[in-house]
Amino acid sequence: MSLEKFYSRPGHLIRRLNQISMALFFEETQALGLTSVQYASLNMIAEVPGIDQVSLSNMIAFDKTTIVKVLDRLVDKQLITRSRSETDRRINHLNITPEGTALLKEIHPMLDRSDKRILAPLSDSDQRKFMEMLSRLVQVNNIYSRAPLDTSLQEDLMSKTRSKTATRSRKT
Amino acid sequence: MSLEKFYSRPGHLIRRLNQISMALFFEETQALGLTSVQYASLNMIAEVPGIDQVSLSNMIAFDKTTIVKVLDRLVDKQLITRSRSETDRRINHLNITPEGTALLKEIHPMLDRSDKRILAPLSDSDQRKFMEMLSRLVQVNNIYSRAPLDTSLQEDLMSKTRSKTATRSRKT
DNA sequence: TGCCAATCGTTGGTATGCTATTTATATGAC
DNA sequence: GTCATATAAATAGCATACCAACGATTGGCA
Repeated sequence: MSLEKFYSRPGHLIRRLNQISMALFFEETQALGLTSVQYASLNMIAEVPGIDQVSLSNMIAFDKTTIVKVLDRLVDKQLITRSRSETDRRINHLNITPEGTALLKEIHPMLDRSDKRILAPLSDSDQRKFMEMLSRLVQVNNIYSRAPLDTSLQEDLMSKTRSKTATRSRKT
Repeated sequence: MSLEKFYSRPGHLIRRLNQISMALFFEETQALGLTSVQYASLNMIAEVPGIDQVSLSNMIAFDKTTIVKVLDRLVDKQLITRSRSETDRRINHLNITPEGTALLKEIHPMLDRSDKRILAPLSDSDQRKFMEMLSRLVQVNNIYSRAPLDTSLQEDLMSKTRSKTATRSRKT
């Protein structure tokens, strides 16, 4: 019967799991008043000090226009600074403030709890299996996403964290 | 290294998979001009003719306030009708139009293709395993969601499709 | 029966997420 | 050196998503 069909479609279940994941994020971190996009941005800016907005959105797989207002709010909250580059006046350099660093330190154990809770219904070995399959689905399907993660940037930084501002361009 | 930690968190991967799932939905169905929420609503209204807005949002696990504008658009597109109940003046009865029914018929094979594509990176047996684990995570964690799916409504309708307007209330 | 708590739909507010376009700046081919 | 091309950021517009609060209405029960 079609109701069962609807409830068992991947799209529906994936949306629900994301909804649950967001709810757990907010439940665990509510004291800090950050949204999950704000966290992702803040975390990446901490990893790559001085990163520009386009690179940032490629690294965390968000649309660059979405990021603009997110960064406005992080600046308002004094968690990051945004400053025009001297050498290339098109670019904003993003940097984390001491308050931002402190907040990151606080939020990580909360996320560990949230991660644990969402996977708790599965056995340990199933948790591993699920995460492997999830990673594979995301990696292989990455190109279909409208804001795909830029793996060249990702790998650049994973291998050598100290590249000033990795500027590899994606696109087919 | 923390970049790897970030990319391997369940929250990040689940968000990415949802992002990909939405992109595939739009790619496959773009000719029809429906969003995924609009589809979910339309489909449920077809399943339960005369359903009210709160029951609808419980059945598809969306916040009731999100649904208001979604329904406005479906009415604008002449895919559904919204009419005040005679017996209880607080309630809007939602019904699908012939155009809505025709559109649903068209969209289902597109969704089948989209479902196939997103799971394609896994072997057949892994696809089954993944869907099982995904269902389990969603079912057990349902209560954490901010707009939880009302399983009493769900079961009422799954067992006996012909209940007029199931009005069971959720809440712990 | 009268009233009060609960319910339904809506509105206002905040924050994403995406497409398309605009503005400012930089760069490469000539 | 000039100009077409490319790129970074911002803006406009549309469509979710969620919470809190409100007005109209209803049903339960003292």
